[in-house]
Formats: sequence, C-alpha cells, structure tokens
Amino acid sequence: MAKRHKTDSRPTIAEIAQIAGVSIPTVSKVLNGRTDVAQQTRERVERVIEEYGFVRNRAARALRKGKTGLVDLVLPRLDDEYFLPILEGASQVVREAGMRLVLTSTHYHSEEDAQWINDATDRSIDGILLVLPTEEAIERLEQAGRPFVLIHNQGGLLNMAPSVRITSWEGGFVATQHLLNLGHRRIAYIGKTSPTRDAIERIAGYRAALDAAHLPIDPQLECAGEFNEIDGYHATRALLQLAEPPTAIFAGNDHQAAGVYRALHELGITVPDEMSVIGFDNLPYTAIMNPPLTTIHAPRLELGRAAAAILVSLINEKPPETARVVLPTHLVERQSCRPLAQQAHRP
Amino acid sequence: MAKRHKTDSRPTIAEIAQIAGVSIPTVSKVLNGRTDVAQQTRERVERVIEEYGFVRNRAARALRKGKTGLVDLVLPRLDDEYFLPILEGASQVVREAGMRLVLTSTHYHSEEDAQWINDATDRSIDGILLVLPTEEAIERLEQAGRPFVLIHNQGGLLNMAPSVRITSWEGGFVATQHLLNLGHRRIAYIGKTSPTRDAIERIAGYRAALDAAHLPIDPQLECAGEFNEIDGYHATRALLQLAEPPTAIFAGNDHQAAGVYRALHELGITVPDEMSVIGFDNLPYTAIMNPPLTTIHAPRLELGRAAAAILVSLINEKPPETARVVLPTHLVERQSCRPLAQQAHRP
DNA sequence: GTGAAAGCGCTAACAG
DNA sequence: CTGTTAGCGCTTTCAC
Repeated sequence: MAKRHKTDSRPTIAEIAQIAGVSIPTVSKVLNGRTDVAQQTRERVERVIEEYGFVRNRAARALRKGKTGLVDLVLPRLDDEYFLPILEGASQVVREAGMRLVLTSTHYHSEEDAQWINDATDRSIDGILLVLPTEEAIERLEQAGRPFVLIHNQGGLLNMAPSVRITSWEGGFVATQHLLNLGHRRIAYIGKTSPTRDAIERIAGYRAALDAAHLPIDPQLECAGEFNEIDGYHATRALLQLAEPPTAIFAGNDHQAAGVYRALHELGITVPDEMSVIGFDNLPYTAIMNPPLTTIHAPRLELGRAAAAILVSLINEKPPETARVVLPTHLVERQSCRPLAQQAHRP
Repeated sequence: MAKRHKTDSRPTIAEIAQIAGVSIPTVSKVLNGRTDVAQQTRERVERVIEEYGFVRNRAARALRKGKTGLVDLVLPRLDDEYFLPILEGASQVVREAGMRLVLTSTHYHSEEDAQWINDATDRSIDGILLVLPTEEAIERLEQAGRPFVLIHNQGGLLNMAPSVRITSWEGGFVATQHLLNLGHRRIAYIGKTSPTRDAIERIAGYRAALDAAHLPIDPQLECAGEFNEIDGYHATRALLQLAEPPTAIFAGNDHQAAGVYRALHELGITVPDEMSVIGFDNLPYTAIMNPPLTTIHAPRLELGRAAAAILVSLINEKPPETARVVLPTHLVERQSCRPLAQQAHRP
C-alpha cells in the first residue's frame, strides 16, 4: 500500500525526481516504460513512486501529448435498456485500450446546440462513438476532424464513414421466413413508419421473404409504429379489427412485441395457440415473457465492442482492418410461434 | 456557423489574440466572462472567436485550474437495467453543472487492482459517484482525498460519508403490509442471503410488518436468494414444496419476481388467482408482465440526480444542503395481488 | 483596461 | 544512460 506523504496534495513528478535524486525526464522515462534507463536507476525511481503513491497527472499529460485518453459515447437517450450492452461493449474495449468512456445523452435535443459537437472540437476527447446519428450530426462530425465511428448509422448508404451495423434486412427476412415455414400466410409487420434505416431494412426483409414465397404484400398488414410498446399495442388492436386478421405478427422490435402481447391478452387471444408473435433485438426480458418470445437476436455487446475497437485503431492511427462492419443477427426460437396447422382459428 | 480556418488544427487562444489584435490574457478574460474588459474589445474578440470557431482546450484549462470537469460514475456492472435511470439522473445533473460523466464498470473485479481508484488520485476527475460500494472501496476512497458520494451505500451505518439511499426498510414494510391488508397470513420473502444493506433492510421491514400484525416469523418462508431471476425461480419452487405453502410472495426485487412468475407458470399456478406476488424496484418491464406486477417503486432517477447534485456541491466547495439523503419508496399497485378471500386455495 | 511574465505537470529532442 | 532545455494552451498575478 502506498504510504501517504505529509502534504495533502499528491506528489508531482518533480518531487519524485528530487527524492530519488534523478532528473525529471528520468522519472518520466521510467513512467513510460522506456528502455533507456539503467536498471538500478529504474528500481530506485520505482521504489519512490510506489512509496509516495505517485500517479501521473492526466491533464498535464493530455496537454503535452494532445490526447486525453477519453472517448465520448453519444446516445440519443438513456432510458432504453437496448443501449446497455452497447455501452458495456464499448466500455470494455475502451478500457482495455487504457482509455475511458465519457457518456453523453442528447435526448434528441436540437443538434444545433449539441454540446458534444464542441467536445469533439475542444480536444477534450480523442474520438466519438455516435449511436443512431442523424444525417446532420454526421456532417458536423466530419467537419470536426476527429475520429469517430457510427453505431446504427441512419445516414444514407453513400456515407463512407466508419460504422458498425447489424443485418436488419436479413433479420427481417429470417423472422418472416420462420413464420412462413410454420405455414403462416397472413403475416403482419409492425414498424412501418419508423424512419430509421434499420426499420426500413426490416420491412424490406419482410417483403422479400413474402415475395420469395410468392405471397402478395397486403398493405393492411403493414402497420405503422415506432419502436415502442404502445405502438405495438395499437397496431395489434387495429390488426384484429381487420376482416381477415393475420395469424402471425412480426414486431419490428421487442418493445413492440410486448405491446402486441398486451393487446392480445386484453382480447383474450393466447400466444401461440391463436397467434404467433416474433420480435426483434432479443432484450433480456423477452426470455421471461409469457410465453417466452421468439425473436431475432441483435448482437448489441459486439456492436459496442466492434465500434470501440475501430475507434481505438483510428485514434492510434493504425488503420482498422475494416472500417465498416456489419454484424449478423440470428433467430432465437422460444415459444411464441406455432405451426399454423396447430393454431386455433379465430371466428 | 463557425468558419473553418485554413489550417487543419484548431486555433489556440494565442492565434485568436493575435488576429483580434489584443493580448492573450485579454482573450482569456473574455472567455471567462470577466468584467474588466472594454465593451468594444470584448466584442471584437468575440467576433474573432465566433468566426474561427475557437473552443478552449480543456486539457490546458484543467492543468492550470486543477479541475478537469469530469465526474466518474463507478458501477459494479453494466448489464442490469436497474442502473440505467441512475446513470441518466447523474448524467443530467452533471451536465447541467457543465461537467461530463465518465463511466466505469468494475465487474466486481478485485478491488485490489481497481483502476478507478487511481483515477481518483491522478486528478483526472473531480469527483466520484460510487454505486453499491464495498466497505473496502469506501476506505480507499476516503484516503484518496477527493470528493465522492455513495449510492446505495452498503457500508456500515456508522459511515458518515456523503450518500444517497432509498427507504428499503419502509419498502419492505409497506409491501408486506399491503399483503397483510389483503388478508394474507402466510407471506414468503425471497432475498434473505443477499449481503447488501438494502436486502437486509427489506427483510427487516418484512419482519416488522409481520410483527406489527402479531404474526409469527416462519423461517421456512424466508428464502435465500440473490437479486436475480433464477434465484426467484428456485425459491418459488422450494416454497411450493412446503407442507403449507404461502399464499403470497414478496420478492426482494423485480428480477426475482420474474423468476417467481416463471416458476408459478410452470406449476400451473395463476397470479393473482392462486398466488399474490409483489416485487421491488418497479423496473419498466414489470408494467408489461402478465399480470402487471405490483411492486415497490425505487426512485432511481432521483437517486442519480441527488447523488450528482451533492457531488457537484462538494466539488465546488459549496457545502451541500444535506450530505446524506434517503429517498422514499412507494407502493405501485398493479394486478398481481388479490385479497386472500378471493384467492383460490391450492390442495 | 490591458499586457508582460510566470508556471500548472508532463514529455520530446537533443546534447553530453 | 542522464540531464538540460523548451514548450503544450491556458489562467493568474501584477505592473503599467
């Protein structure tokens, strides 16, 4: 354990140097693990450092080196557990690289006075991880001239910025195909209106699967809805009003699926006996839903890790292996889907 | 919109000074809103700052002033949505104070090599928010001599460190009393073994409510269990093996309650027709459980806000109004509890 | 009101 | 191998 020195303030490199009877740069060299220090000198310095519990002042180092060791993670909001594993993954990798993660929540505030854009400029951070960025945010970031990586890039496809995404199209395709394989023909999709690219890809995947099965696309079965519980609920209520309701519902994400469950339960329709439901994301609570929800797994931890890894490479000016990665989704079968043949018919 | 200057690098205060035709300290004064600058000079400097999109270098300022504007939030882990509103609340207040939040997840790593304790020492942060700290962590933090605030202090009651907690005892009491008022007499509690102070208070509240109702404490009804789903599940399975099973279950937290639901569902026991269940925390998903879970609301956003507010005061050396706050919990009635009289009896 | 001078703690370049 | 010198960009006395 480090011994406390009499003064309240932490020792500086200068004091350590004086006590060890060497010059300041020598201490600095020891601190930075440089080889051009005599073994004996190194040991003496190390002993003093240990004894006085010396720790480098980061601000001074940052000023000198032009790097702060800080990475900013910018999220639209902090009240959705969807983001948690992304946070965790990014945090892990950033820490492994000896840096720290600064958290920013934009709350969808006007980009205009977005503080984080200044943070990108004032050299207080080395790089930025931007989750669900808008087109405008990306533009401003490009001008700031600091390394950044996009997570769930919502910008145009032409954008060549480093980014990490998931296979939303394939996810939508696979989810729909799963229902198709179970014999379902009238399959609804919820989440049509969401302007995010992931939402657009999901519905495109849904349509492609239908198309591959030579099934027509029924606009009545494509419901509006943002990625939240209440929209899943309303869409389901509407769906059940239809002359010919669907036998299966593909919810654009798990929150919506929870709303689907709630609406169905209110109407006395049981899952999967009378309705098959599939979600997207594989949030933890879907495993304990009743019945457990079949869903598409979105590799969120890996999303955070991959993005952070690219950013760290960028910061260290080692070109990353690939600056644009797409992580695969996969189907998680649980108990919310059933073959149409075994499913009871509604009047 | 700030115009870009020809050079790639951001302008420094020196360049701004030169362009505006004033000295460096004058620019600094303008930047810091000092009054001893002629109106005309100020405007000229401001114009140049605006035009060149100048932003202060934080590292330099931090070095000079000894403050970094960074607050470290240290969490045991990042994979439990319980922490999310705490994060959000802390983030809000920290940002309102013009500072930024650095995130650290200890993953319950040995305190020995805890990096965050160094961060506390190296002047790279101005203060620390410690969630669910161990006794040892607190001791080390006290030695580090930097402001800190504890959230969910698990340390001894004697500890006088600034802290924010919730009324776990009252929560336990109210939850139990609610069940008692409903006519239940055999009420189980899950979460006995958890060593955290909140767990201890909850069971104490449970016992006190029983005691107040002149009911004996049956050790068989006090189940072991950490605050997770699986332990709630196992405890429930065990409870149902009892010769005389409980008619109501008080789960130490919502994750456990989810496990209770799962076990009950497997056994074909319906909630609340055959078993009343109450949880603790009021996590978002409890509202969409089936049936929606009655639970004790833990004000987590406020926890984060309050802790951050105290820390900000401490950092600014304004003594906070109170350095030790306890936030009230309250009952959220939903549909998982029913009067014993209306509840079906199990064989 | 304004600016010259000093220095926060550290690292990099180079001379010895 | 070691130490001297020179700043990184900013804020702070303190003369003028």
